[in-house]
Amino acid sequence: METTYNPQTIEAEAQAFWEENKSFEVTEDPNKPSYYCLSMFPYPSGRLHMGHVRNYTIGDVISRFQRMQGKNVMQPMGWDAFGLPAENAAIKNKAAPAAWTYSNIAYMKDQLKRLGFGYDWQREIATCSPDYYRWEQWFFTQLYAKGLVYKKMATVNWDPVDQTVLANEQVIDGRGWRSGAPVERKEIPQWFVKITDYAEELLNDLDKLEHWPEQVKTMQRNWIGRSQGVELSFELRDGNSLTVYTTRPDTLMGVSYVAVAAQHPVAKAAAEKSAEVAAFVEKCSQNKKVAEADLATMEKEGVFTGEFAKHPISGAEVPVWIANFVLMDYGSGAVMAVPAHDQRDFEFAQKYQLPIKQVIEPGSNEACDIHAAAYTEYGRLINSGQFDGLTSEAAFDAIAQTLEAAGKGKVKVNYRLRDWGVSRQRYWGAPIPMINLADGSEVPTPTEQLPVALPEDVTMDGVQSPIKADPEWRKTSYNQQPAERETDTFDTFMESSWYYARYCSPQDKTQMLDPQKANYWLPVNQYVGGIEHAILHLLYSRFFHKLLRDFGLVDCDEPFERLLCQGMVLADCFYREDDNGGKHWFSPSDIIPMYDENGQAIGFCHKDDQQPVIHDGMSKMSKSKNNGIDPQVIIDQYGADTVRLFMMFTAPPEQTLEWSDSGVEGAHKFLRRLWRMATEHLSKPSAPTLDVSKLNEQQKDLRRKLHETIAKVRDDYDRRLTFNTAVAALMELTNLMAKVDDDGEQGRAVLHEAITACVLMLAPITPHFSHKLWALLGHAEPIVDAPWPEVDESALTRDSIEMVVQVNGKVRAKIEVPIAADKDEIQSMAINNENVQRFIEGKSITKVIVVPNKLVSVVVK
RNA sequence: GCCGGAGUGGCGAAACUGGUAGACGCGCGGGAUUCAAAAUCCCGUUCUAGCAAUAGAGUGUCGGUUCGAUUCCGACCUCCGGCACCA
Repeated sequence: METTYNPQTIEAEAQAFWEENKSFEVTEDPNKPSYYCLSMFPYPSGRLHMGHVRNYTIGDVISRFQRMQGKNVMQPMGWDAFGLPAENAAIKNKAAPAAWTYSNIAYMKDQLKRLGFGYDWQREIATCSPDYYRWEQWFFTQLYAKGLVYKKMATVNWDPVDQTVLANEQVIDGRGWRSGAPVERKEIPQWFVKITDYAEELLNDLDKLEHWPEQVKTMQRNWIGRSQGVELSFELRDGNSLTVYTTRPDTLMGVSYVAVAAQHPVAKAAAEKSAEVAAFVEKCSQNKKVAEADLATMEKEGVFTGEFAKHPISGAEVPVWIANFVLMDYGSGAVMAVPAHDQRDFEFAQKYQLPIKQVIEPGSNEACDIHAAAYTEYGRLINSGQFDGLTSEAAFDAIAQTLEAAGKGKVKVNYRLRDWGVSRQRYWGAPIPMINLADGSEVPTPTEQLPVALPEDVTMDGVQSPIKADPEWRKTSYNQQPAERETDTFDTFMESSWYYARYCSPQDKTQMLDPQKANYWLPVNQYVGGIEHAILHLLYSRFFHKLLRDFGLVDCDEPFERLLCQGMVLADCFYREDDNGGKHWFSPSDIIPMYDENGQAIGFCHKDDQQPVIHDGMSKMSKSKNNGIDPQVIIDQYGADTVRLFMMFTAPPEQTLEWSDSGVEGAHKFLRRLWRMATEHLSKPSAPTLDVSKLNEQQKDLRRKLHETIAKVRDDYDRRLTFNTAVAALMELTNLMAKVDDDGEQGRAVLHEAITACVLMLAPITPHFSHKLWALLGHAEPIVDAPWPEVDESALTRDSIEMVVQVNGKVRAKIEVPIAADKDEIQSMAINNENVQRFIEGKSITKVIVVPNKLVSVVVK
């Protein structure tokens, strides 16, 4: 019998077994409940990182556990293969993005196999394959036909030197990352999908998602941002009018100016009359990022247009300003400003000496100094003429009615959510299937011409997309007339918004989805991925799913029934300062801790020169801090099971996980210990059938612990998804197993039962380890086909229970209470306890609270 | 700036519905085994006082509700995720 645990051998053996027996290939089986477990597919960046390992281990643990519960489990894997990094790598390596991507996929697929994940590789998808994106293109043409997509001008980051559009990520301190030129805002025509048509449903259906984390639902609700307000217009002197939307019509009588975006027609007209205004408009278009965070934190600036707008109720004229914080893409591009009751308007008014008129006063006696800060709460109206005395709520309706009657406004529901811009001016993406005609109009690419294939054998010059640079590729015809293909590609969120559905019929050559198969598997029962996707990816997928449903391709309303967002993987960062004050970062694998004479850690040094380095805490594994730990190195050293166990044990899945070498060592030690325990047990004479009546107290205790553990671990895997506490429970059980008297036959029988159950319960986390021990324990069927162990209720009984006694909220004693004792008996046992007496002596008992099976709380005075 | 989280021993964490704060693991200390080491096993380990029994303090900070608060409420501090073209 092999008594040392040798992960390299048993892992290769188990993986070969699964491959040969196609252990994870599944088909629709109407006789079994389906279970679709999905982990977010990776971008094929080159190598797996620890974040992937964590994500996929969680998904694999859930999949394997559900299979043990008798479910028909599908767990697919694929590649989110389009995107910016491939283009950057292509420029750097002078290779085609496609070739780079495919070689990364091959490498990473091998890594996934070496981690033992139970994927059905028959269903593998790469989004850069024409077999995949042709359906996305087809679907886009269908959306076009239904009026769900449209073209409009939208702002991008423009690099004036490279003559190219930059992603937000490529803009560093307002400059293009390659050229270093100040980035400009530029308006170009782009395609949009009408996600706002579904805003109400996307919002309401969040309530159906019972098994989604509350925080993710809250973030999505706020992102959609439904508000009820009033849309109203201010008339200009030239007869045109400015439309604004406000959620606070109750403050309307306090408007002291109106602000418009720099791109607004009113701003443009004013710029023609005034050099000062023109200069400001020009300034707004330069040196600007489009990210909302930058707009929100920048210095608020503005200029007076010289134009005035007529207040819709009072008729008074208020000045029209151009402000850099008003967005043209958002709403009407104009806002009304009430400095007394909006903090941003207040600051702007102070800066430019605009009037501040209070029209709301606090309902109570609350102090309110309108010249120190805006009062933004609801209250009672003042200085508002006919509306004086109304509450904010009543004034909302009264003012809305007045406006409506005058034809100057109406109540309107508004959403913060904006339509989804899907055009990208990049090469490595799915071409948008539109044809631009000579007359400036466009038509969708006819279905029989799909896919519009992206050429893969290209060279990247770092400036222009190869398909934009190639006049031949653009050339096409429509109705025998020469025409040009659209050269923009789709946002990669398009591909990741429906891949989960394509996994159900990945090779279908005739349709986007096979509705029968899709409806067997969908919705995804469990989706696992990073919290960073809480809004965009998950919202777009939910939207896409509703589109698929409305085209009759799927039946359900939501794509993901249950969601788990795992935390990031962090590692220590170490550096030394060089002569120029720059930081040189060292890989944690080259650093060793230093200890003082008492063994207390006092710092760290580099293993080569033994000189100290500075520890900069822990942060997300990244290239810039050189603190990535390569999973491959750890797998080679300890085996996949150890890495998987470490990841599951060290932190609950939603929390950040801090990498620790000694933690990995600890996980490995546990497996070695259990392996030795099992193999030593197997080297002894085989155990007889268990006879519960012959067990001693210690053996009964072990059985009780075992069956409690089976119930607890099942609950942890299933309901709670807290794998760390499941492992802790198994460790506790193992500690007790090590102590049990197994000299006699019944001792060996109890231990045999415990070892068998332990191997089963660990199987989702350490599948190779369990696969091998299961076979050694004498089972002919592989452990992947074994069911979850049953709880023996009779093993759970006990005679007495420990209860805590508190006096005035402090624990004063612990008492052993017979299981049959009633409330009065428990109470008198508690009060008569010697230590409890010390604290109640000479005082009177005012109250006694008995919480069954837990505690007795005595209150004295 | 806005939206959403998190903060508990020397460290990772546990405490699931308001009921024993620190399970489990790491580290550390002591011991056993060994010619020696590695590996392994046993005991101890929140802080303070005490030989001990036990007592006092303690879950980012300040305050509140409660017989009882890591858990609920209010204010604040620090760190992290997202902010629509990174994926």
